[in-house]
Amino acid sequence: MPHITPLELLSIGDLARRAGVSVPTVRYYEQRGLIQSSRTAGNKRQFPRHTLRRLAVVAAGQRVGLTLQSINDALAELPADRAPTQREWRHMSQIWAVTVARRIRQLEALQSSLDGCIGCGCLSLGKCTLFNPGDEAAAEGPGSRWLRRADAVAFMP
Amino acid sequence: MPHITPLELLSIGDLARRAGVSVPTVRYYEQRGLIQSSRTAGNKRQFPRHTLRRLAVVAAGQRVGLTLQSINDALAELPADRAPTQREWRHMSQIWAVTVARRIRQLEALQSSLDGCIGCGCLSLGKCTLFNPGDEAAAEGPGSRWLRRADAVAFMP
DNA sequence: CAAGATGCTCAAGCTAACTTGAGGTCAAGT
DNA sequence: ACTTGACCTCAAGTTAGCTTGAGCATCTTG
Repeated sequence: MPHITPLELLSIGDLARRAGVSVPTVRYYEQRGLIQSSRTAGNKRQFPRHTLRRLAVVAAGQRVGLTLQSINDALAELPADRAPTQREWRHMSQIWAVTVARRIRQLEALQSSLDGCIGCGCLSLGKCTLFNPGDEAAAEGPGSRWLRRADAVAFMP
Repeated sequence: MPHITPLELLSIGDLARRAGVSVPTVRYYEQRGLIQSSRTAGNKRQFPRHTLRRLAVVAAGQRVGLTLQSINDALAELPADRAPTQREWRHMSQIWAVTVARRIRQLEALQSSLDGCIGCGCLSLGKCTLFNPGDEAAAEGPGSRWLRRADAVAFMP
């Protein structure tokens, strides 16, 4: 079904299918600047094959918990028109790894709070670490607390 | 500043301040059914002191990455009018701990993918585990992939 | 007793990340 | 020629989790 064009260009439908996202999502990502396309004579989008990698990076970033904005910032450091060099790629992976590591530490702290609470029956407030994380600043913007936190952490190690 | 009433009732302002959320947020949570209040003669909300714990649980749930809906489900198992027993509390903590543990495992898998990619220079797609998580189903609903996933996982261990 | 702080309700707005719909175009097959 | 399936654009709708604003009531304090 996916046409193999001589120039390695993919239609939006094929790209979406192979990347596991919907067609409107692909258009949305393009509009957001995450990916780019050329057009056929008939005004249809054509995507270079390595767009698949960019979309995979987007999906990975989302699994990390990053916003599209942050992912875009990361992708901006990768070339839009060719495959990244190993050096470029390593740079990005390392930053993301740091973000993931940080998030894991947060969750581990939360988990030991929960474990502590299970055993201690500390229902009194005031002693319980779950109830007094200490690192939770009061005033932040709108949206999910979790996402805000994950986002704030990204790309500023 | 926080008035100590004989009946241990808090005004919305005091509650918000002590819980570290905004006043409209408290009203929003009440509207969502996460907390409850009585009213004074002058129609002002009065919250029992243990509402602080419920709000702390909400904050903890958000750090886990749960939606208010899921948190609400969890809170529904705790009594609205009194402090939870140790048994009730343990039940909830254990379920949440499972959720957190699962999420940590997911992030660890992602991290080892990233680590692998850093070293291997596998920019080819097709071999890289980062690009082929395998556990990432294609079609889901709207919203953040991450949140959807975290939510789907909650309370169905 | 007047003023400022605090609270109330209801409605509308906001961001993220998409989806859905309306109305029109293009290219291939019969 | 004509239909069908894949595309196109643009606008509006959706969900979550709040925030902001308007207009009015109620307290506490000097």
